[in-house]
Amino acid sequence: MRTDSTPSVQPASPPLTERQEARRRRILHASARLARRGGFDAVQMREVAETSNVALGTLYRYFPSKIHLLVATMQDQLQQMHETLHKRPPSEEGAAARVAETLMRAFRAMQREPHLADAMVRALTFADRSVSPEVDTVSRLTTTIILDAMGLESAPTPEQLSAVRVIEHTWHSALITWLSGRASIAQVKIDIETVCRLIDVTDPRG
Amino acid sequence: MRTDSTPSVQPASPPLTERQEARRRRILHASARLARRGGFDAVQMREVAETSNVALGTLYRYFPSKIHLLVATMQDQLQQMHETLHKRPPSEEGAAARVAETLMRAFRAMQREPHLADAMVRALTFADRSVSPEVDTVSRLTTTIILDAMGLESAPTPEQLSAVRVIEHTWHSALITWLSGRASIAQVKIDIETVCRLIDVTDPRG
DNA sequence: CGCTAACCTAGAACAAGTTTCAGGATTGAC
DNA sequence: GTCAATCCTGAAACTTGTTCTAGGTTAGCG
Repeated sequence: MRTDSTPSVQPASPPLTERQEARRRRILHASARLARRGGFDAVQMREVAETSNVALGTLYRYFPSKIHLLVATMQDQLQQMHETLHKRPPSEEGAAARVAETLMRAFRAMQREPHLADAMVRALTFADRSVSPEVDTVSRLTTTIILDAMGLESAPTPEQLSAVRVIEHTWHSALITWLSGRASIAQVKIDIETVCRLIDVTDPRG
Repeated sequence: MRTDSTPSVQPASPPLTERQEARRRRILHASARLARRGGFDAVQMREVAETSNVALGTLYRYFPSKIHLLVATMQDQLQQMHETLHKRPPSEEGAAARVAETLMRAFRAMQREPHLADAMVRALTFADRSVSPEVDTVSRLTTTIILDAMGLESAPTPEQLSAVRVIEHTWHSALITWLSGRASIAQVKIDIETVCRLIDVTDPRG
């Protein structure tokens, strides 16, 4: 597992020219804009293509499916969140509290744009094997964010990594129940706090 | 929340005639059969309709979308699992161990039919608000199974219910990572065991 | 029995994701 | 500057979930 704090997201396939990079940005921007408006269903490939001034075929050359596109959109947004967190790290006492606070911040960001959250999270959990590399990148980014929040002094133990994985599981699934209206904001908060207890349980000093 | 141990799954809308009940069964059977063969994508509405000798329109009258159909299929399968578990309850010492064992049994069942698992779990997590009641039924069934495994002497505390919710989150999300090939069987096992520790942490006697 | 409402069937039609193709534009190598 | 390879465009076609329509069937009821 990579542990750099600010990894370059794309594993560097053939480098893109400037115009290509610009196209890619336009597409991601259009995707996020449509998602913000109406969630997963509102991100329609034809419309993304038109909005970003790109032919449909080209859109599919850049992102081989709607799911790929939305997962890439999520990468993008996560990256931004990661940078924000670097500027204002959580200041609570105790690793568990810091992780909980970090996730709650992310959760509040999602509450501000529930439709965008819907599109990204649905894509993430619906992704099949063909999107594994991209989903994995998102997962690594999330892991990095959580580990950062823990502020470990040394490398995480396998136990701690397990705890982090479980926290990620809970995070994703709790988001889904919230997005589909089956859990309240308060309940998500409780779930996050509950699972964060695992951090103390697995603390090697405990 | 309902806590009956063997609830009638359908909240009893207008009762179905015998032929209608038979149609419903045929549909669910066809759905499971196709799912077993090729997972989510292999469950095609036209084919389900043909296989179960029902017109496409009728299929949609019984299950208003593919997601509804697959979630109902999951209800069906879970119900069977619940009955099996009643016959051979887990015998481990300690609530956490029993819950872990129960989930591992379910996991092994899924390993036997990974395609079916794929179809059901993908549907479950992709479901939007329009499927909330049905998804909730599945969720309640799962909760019941876990609480049964815990073998509590008295009613669960709110804390314990939180722990159970987190376990469910982990369960679903871990399944997804396994189904999409991003986690090994061993890793899912570890995640389940890790999250089950929360049961001990939240035990009021602890 | 005969009526009526609800239900079922076959099939067309529609929507959105994905694929394909012919031709024009860009780019990198020489 | 020219050429070949690659990329991009516009548009049509294909796939599968979903909706709609017109007509036949069934179930309950007087």
